Amino acid sequence: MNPERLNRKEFILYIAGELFMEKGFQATSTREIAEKSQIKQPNLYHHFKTKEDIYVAVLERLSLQVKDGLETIITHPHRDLEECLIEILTYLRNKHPANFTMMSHDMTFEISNEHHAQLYVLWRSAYLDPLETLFSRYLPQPHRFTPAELARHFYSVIAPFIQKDNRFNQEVSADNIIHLFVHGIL
Amino acid sequence: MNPERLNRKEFILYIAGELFMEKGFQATSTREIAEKSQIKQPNLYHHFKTKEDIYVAVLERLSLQVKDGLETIITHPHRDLEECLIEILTYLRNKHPANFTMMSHDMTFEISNEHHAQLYVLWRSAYLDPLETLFSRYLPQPHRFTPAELARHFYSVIAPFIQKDNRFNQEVSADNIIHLFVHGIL
DNA sequence: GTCTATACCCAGATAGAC
DNA sequence: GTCTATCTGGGTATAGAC
Repeated sequence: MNPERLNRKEFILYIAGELFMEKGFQATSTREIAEKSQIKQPNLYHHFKTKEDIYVAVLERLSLQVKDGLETIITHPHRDLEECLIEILTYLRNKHPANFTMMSHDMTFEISNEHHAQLYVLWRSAYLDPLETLFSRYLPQPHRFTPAELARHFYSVIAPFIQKDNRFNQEVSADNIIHLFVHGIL
Repeated sequence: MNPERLNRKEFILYIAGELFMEKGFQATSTREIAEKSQIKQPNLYHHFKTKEDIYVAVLERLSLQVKDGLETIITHPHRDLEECLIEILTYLRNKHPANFTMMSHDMTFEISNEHHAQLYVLWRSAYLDPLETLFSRYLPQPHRFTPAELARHFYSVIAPFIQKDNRFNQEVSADNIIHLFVHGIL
């Protein structure tokens, strides 16, 4: 538990996070994580039990940041729901390290069942809960959909616009995207 | 080119299609495709040059079916846009073999660049073009979004409701999903 | 066209010295 | 805590007989 070890471990997590978010879980090898962290590959296994454990630790860090970011936004006063959603989307586009679709694919398909529950708790508390709170506050009850359903729908809609490499969608303005979400296509 | 060979090849494609759509490209091994096709693994390479070639051939078949299905639907007369979209969604939920999100992840991240252009042509003609036609027909011009953007957006919205294993979204009715798409969350 | 045998590669993980 | 050396296992693909 000495600070030396914490720093090294933190550094590995930082590097691994960049790689996982950019290339996905499978395509990121422990050798590459090690190399970029300036250690030898077997040394990773002194700090983490498995590659999946590294991934989970990365998402733990990321979740804390996102949870904090979103909660700060929804705590601030806004004119209306739409304005608040625009701010959330802008925050995620700027600060979120990568590729929503990649991340959720990895969490769903590349990670073993043993870690699913754990990852789901992170995802829920950082991404879903803040949006649910927001929808409960602004939307009338009863509503055709639950706040939870709307929160998931929100991420379906914005996900393509957060992929860094998506040549089609990147230039669409946050205002337009949120308009689509709130008012539909008409 | 004798019929014997065509049949065997068709059978392999059918099996491979089921596996690729259920488990994804990476998680499907050539060994498993071969085993389920009741041949030995190296024999696949008599019929196809690489594993990716099998995948592309599978998507070619699938695209033809989907293109046909969607074009039939949009050719029939409908009361309005919403009714037509409900029919499209219902068709895809019933007939589409799997997991939209998996499929688009694989096409984007698991397939080499050499095949991307080819896959994109398939995707465009089978999935996007029919929707674009529909939107151009029903929506006023000019519009906040192009028909092409709306077509892509449509698949973002419906994708989670086509995943067979998604315990949250599966029970939501097609009417409600399309309502969300057309009118937004209010 | 199908087989057996196997090459080849790259991954994650472990053993054990220092 | 970090290293070198290595194990183990899986994957795609090829060679060559039948």
